[in-house]
Amino acid sequence: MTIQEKLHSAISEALKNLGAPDVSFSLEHPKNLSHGDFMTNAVLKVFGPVTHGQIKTHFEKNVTWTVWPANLRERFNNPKVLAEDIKKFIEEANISEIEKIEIAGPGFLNFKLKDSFFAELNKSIFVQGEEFGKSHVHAGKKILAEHSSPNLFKPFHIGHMMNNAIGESLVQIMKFSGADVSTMSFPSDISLGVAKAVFVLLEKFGADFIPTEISVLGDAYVEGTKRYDDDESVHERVKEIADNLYSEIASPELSIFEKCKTFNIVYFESVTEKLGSHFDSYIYESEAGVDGKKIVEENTPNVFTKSEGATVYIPDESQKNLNTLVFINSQGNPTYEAKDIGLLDLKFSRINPDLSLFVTDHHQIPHFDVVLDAAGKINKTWKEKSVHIPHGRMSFKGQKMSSRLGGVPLATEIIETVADEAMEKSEKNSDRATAEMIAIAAIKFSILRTKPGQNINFDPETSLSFEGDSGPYLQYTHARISSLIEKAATLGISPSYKSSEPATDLERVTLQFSTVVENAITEYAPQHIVTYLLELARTFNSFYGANKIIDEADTETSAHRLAIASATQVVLKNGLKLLGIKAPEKM
RNA sequence: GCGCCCGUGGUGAAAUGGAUAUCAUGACAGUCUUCGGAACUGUUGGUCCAGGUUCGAAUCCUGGCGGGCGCACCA
Repeated sequence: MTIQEKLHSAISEALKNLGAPDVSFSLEHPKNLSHGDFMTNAVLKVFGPVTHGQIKTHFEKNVTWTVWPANLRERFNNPKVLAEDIKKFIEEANISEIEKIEIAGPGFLNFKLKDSFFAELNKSIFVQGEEFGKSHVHAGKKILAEHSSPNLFKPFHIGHMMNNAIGESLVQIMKFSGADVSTMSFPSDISLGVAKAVFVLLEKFGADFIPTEISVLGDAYVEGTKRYDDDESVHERVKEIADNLYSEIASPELSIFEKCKTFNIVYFESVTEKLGSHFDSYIYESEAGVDGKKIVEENTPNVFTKSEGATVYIPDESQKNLNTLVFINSQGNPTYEAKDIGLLDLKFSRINPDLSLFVTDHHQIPHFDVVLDAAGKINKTWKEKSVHIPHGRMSFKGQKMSSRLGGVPLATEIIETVADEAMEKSEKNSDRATAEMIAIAAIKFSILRTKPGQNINFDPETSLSFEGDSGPYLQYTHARISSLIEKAATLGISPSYKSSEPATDLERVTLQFSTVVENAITEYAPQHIVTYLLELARTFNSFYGANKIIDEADTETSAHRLAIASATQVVLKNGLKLLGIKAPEKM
């Protein structure tokens, strides 16, 4: 039983024994360490519904009042009295880890744990190592996570980078939930836009075109869009290309298309690998389109409706926030909506996850609200097990990014630019690989520190910092501890926790890691990990500043402090992994 | 018009309905004959407005004000 579970059940028992109404209460770490290691609002949760000797019962919207037994009135009318009673009850339960219980503020109960508990915690951090902080929230479940879905003719740009940072972090967080996690990407392979690009490539280079640079494809995409808009005479040919691609009819365009598709997947994997992602499988938009169209047709007219030659979904009138959307257009082609229905079907038939996460731009919220509403009518589990994680947009120096318009910073360019700065900053003459690792940390950090859904104005001059709250700061702290360990080793000092020492703030912070991980899991919230790691690093650096950790003159104290520092490093490393950020030994 | 999202120190962000709103940056003042200064310590300054619900509101509800976005065959 964990200490959390022990405290929680002790509080429950106390409430039950005192005759309190059944309420749900929180057990959390106080923001301020001086308040203790845990706090509960149980007293106030009871006091809330009990006022002036009466119990207020919220049933639906009617509030009913019941007279509380007279002999208990005093207890429940005064939070301090109730708090005293609960405190006494828990003290009598003699939970060995508790040092003291205090009543504070309007009626909070604060728990402080004994030093001996932290000696045990230190030991268990080393025993568990990479597993420390792991949760069981989704133990035994299968989770599918789809993110970083590229358009195969557009280079991986800063927007994809944002999607990837959030998606990859969620993948790592879900892996820490005890679930079996499978990753997937959903590349856009065929579309009218792609046909426009193929048109340009065919015209410029002919059927023998061999792709060697992603920029050539990206330029063709941009140029194709422009040509199509400016010159109506090419429309017919572009549509013919699109048809040949969709139907896989042997032609010069199909040959070019297939070469480009293969080239792009290799490119995509090289970029995402650099960013630390791996994809177990792909579902292409073209296959989802075929499948989705079939399903929509099978469910017309019971779910979908024919309207003006198209097949549309009309949501119930009560749901005013949902729009009517076209699923199959009047030419008989599946739209993005039908493709997403097909995607759902393929995901659940191939992987059959208990939970299916997908990460997209938040502009697609209205789209997915409708798609999931329709999907729920075809197959309830599709809707129930799907969770949409929307993220904001990144603007670059104030300008909104759209790769269709060109001039968009590419992921690789940004990494290079930031890595250059990291090289300059480095004192230890980092190699290029380390500089890139730091650059990626800085970029990912700036994305993950905010709630997904918020827009980020990305300006390398100001948003990318190597100091203060930043990815490199966390990495630096990790590397700093590595140096300490190395120094200790040369002096023959190995970590050894001295039980007689009072627990430090730093150790009290490491205790909080598992709670933070659980919150991050249940809320799909990488920013909780970021906030926590900053606090951990800051607390460590204060500790470092205030104490000489490795001191030849006092090997016993050194060994003790080394044990604390090493445990901190384990937590820091595990936390960084949850963000998809690497923890360097040197930088 | 209908609907969705957002509004926190000068700037960028955090905060399952909880205590004195957290952190960075900026500015100012310090620490160090460095265990890696990408560090540490201190000062400064903030919840858009008005009501409401609650023991308790940045958070929930109503109405304003301000910003972003979507509303049929693009993705």
